Amino acid sequence: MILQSTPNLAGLGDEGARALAEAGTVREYEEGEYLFQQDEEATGFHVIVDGAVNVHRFGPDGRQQVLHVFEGGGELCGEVPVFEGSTYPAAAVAVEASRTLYLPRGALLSVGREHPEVLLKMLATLSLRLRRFVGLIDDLSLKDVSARLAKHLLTLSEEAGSPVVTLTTTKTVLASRLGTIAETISRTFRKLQSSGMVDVQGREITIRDEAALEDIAAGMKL
Amino acid sequence: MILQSTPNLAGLGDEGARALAEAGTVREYEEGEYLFQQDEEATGFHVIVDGAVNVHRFGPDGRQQVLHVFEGGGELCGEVPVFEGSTYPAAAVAVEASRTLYLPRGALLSVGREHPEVLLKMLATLSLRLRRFVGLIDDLSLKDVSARLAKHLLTLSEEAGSPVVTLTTTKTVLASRLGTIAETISRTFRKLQSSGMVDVQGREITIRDEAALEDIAAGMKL
DNA sequence: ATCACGCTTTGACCTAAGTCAAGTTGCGCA
DNA sequence: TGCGCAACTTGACTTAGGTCAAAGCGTGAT
Repeated sequence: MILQSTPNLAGLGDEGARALAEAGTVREYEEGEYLFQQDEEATGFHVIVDGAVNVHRFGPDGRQQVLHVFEGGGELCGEVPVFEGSTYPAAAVAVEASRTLYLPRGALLSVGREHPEVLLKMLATLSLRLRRFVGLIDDLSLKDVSARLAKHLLTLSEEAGSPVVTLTTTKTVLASRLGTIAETISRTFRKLQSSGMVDVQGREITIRDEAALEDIAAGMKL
Repeated sequence: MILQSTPNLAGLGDEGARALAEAGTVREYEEGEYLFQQDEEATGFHVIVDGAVNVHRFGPDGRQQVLHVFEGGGELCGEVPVFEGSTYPAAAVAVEASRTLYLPRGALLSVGREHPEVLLKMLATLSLRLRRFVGLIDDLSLKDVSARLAKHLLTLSEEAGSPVVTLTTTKTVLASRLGTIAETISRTFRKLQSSGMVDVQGREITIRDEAALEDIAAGMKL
């Protein structure tokens, strides 16, 4: 059952899960289709079943800053207006064909009252998100692009458990995520490569000098 | 009673409030004293009773980015590790003599299970904080300093209900908050002043052309 | 095969904003 | 009353990184 497999909503009893599932509706999105736009009125939120969703904001000049990338199922998306305010703080777009379970606000609130552990799970989810945002704010205002890129590569490598990582997105999206643009990412990769820390072959990156990369991530000048 | 006066914890029944109050301890801080440091292990969180607290992160070069400024009582501080992880994501310092009620993690969790509405209040608080962070991220990565300053002034003016606002912090702290440094703030004020949008007399700012300031805040070039 | 379109790279250039250094102002306190 | 420190201002300089333009590269569709 879908809900049981999501770390954020698992653990509620059968009747709670059933109540939620009955209240929700499955929605399908094709690549490039928006789940919602920023500042749009919200009546509920999405649990991503499968696919991939990218949450971002647009600046006045059309540049965008990616806030989250949700890949694979189980993630929550658009939950802020369930608890506070009425509009989505950002826009969400499917970056590949995706399905979600859309749950109206009321369903979650009533289940939450019966099953406080669901609320605790949501609190943990939002807390983790705050922690990530603190990291992003810190990076954007205090670190340069090479530090952000180095950190990102180290994170990917740690997740993969291997010094060889394959980018799952285009470099343009990676740039947005790191708060910069494709050209700068390209140049930064070249600098890291020419100082021998990494080897770049298309979207496959090999980390050659992890220690040096950690120094860069910590703010050392390249 | 302190807890009842905090918007985030009000509404729990008498017995819940008493349980929390008994579990908590009042702490006093003098100006400049830290409530906690970033990455420090957390055993609970603070409800600010009075005073003012500034939450920030340090970059590798010693510059800092302010994440929140809590003035007056009722705000929660350091609640993320109650629900997720075990360390504080940022540091918090008293910017004037302050008192807080320190609540251990367990107290809130057990009261939360009995009174789900407390958890809903906390969810609203965290959601609001996420919304603010989205705004900050958006500003830092997509807007220039004049847009951030203009927006900040408009916000202050709206809060004050008057076109004349008085800065409550030093311009150095204001700079940190906007993700920049004092010199840049100084120059930006001068540009706004010389184009007649505001009048700056020390810490007293008079907004002379609100519409123009809104254009700047929206990204129009100065 | 090849066309076209989106991704990426590269170079030349420009601009916002940070650094450094030298004042200036203003306020608390002896 | 004036000392001294912190906040603030101003100017000259530097630099990271964004913009613009052009040229490769790859891949799927015709």
